[in-house]
Amino acid sequence: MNKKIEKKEQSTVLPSSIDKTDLAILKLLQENARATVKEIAAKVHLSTTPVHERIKRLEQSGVIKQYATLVDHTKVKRGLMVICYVSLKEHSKNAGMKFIKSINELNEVVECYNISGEFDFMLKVVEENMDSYYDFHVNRLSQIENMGNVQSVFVMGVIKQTHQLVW
Amino acid sequence: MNKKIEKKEQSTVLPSSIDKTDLAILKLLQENARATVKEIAAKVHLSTTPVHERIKRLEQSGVIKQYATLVDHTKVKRGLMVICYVSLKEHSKNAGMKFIKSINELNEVVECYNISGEFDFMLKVVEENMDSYYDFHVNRLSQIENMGNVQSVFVMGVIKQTHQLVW
DNA sequence: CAATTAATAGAGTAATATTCTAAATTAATA
DNA sequence: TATTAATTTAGAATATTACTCTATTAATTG
Repeated sequence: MNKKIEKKEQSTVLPSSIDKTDLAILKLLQENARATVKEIAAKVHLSTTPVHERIKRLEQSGVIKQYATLVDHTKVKRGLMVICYVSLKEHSKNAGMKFIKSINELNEVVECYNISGEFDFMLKVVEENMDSYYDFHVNRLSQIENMGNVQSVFVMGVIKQTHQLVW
Repeated sequence: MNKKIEKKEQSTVLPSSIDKTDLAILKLLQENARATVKEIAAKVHLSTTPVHERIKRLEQSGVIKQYATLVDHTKVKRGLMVICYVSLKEHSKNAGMKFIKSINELNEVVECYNISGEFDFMLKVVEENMDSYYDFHVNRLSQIENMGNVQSVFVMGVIKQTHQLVW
């Protein structure tokens, strides 16, 4: 009586609700958020209705987080990218919350992660040039309450930059 | 006779072709690549025609690089993010090119930058969990020809993640 | 101040998204 | 294995949007 419960085929390794067709749709949408349902339907060999429904389901279930437009950094004066490591002086929950709030108010900080290792956070900062970065560093980042050490690593070249989580 | 050449109003600090209206449109599109021309037009107080034309111009001039769909990492089994520092053994142009080629073949590596400092490159790697990351590290990343030191920094939490270059 | 250029509004057409109904496929049950 | 139920899909119909064209307005220049 040790019969295994048979999962319905679908994709052997993926979260119940996301099947291979969904992944194929996601793959296409990742590359082009403005692909038409018609185009996608043709590529996944379905009619528009099921594709339309699947996309709506992916939106509502939160698999699709956002349809974003990606802008050329240099063409909007954000050609300088800096990776910034920071440690806090005090690590209480409250102090951390305050820091997070401050970071979210800085538009130049496009990413911020809590990390393992010597520093507490890693930031990705975009600026126009060294002058504006210096200004940001000295007059805004370092002015944040509870800020400890700050270490900057400059990005000299972009080798790869994608948002493909599904392939 | 020292009269300054009067730039036509527009925006005082931005590349000739991008004016404030363009920026307002970009701002909206950044947040939602699927916003309709009608919606955008209403928000920037114009009719659909000029908005449509401006968007097309932004696409063709390369200011808009891509309409991307952003997917929830955890929902597609990419819940682990690792920042990875690597140095090469040999730094000749040819060795560098080969390395870049290898990196581009690794789907798990979603970003790669040439950086200043002790290491040569910084990678952002997305994996399902520690097991799969270990496999990636040992069997794929470290197997790349000319690979020197590799140092992993684990992302314990996402504080901020945006693609807003215009605000 | 006239002439030229660029940008915009509004209307019309083409294409797409969305909805609805019915058919077909798949799964579950007796 | 037949039968029922549930799910998925296709195809048609409608609503919405994108895109194009023409005329008007505003701005710029000599």
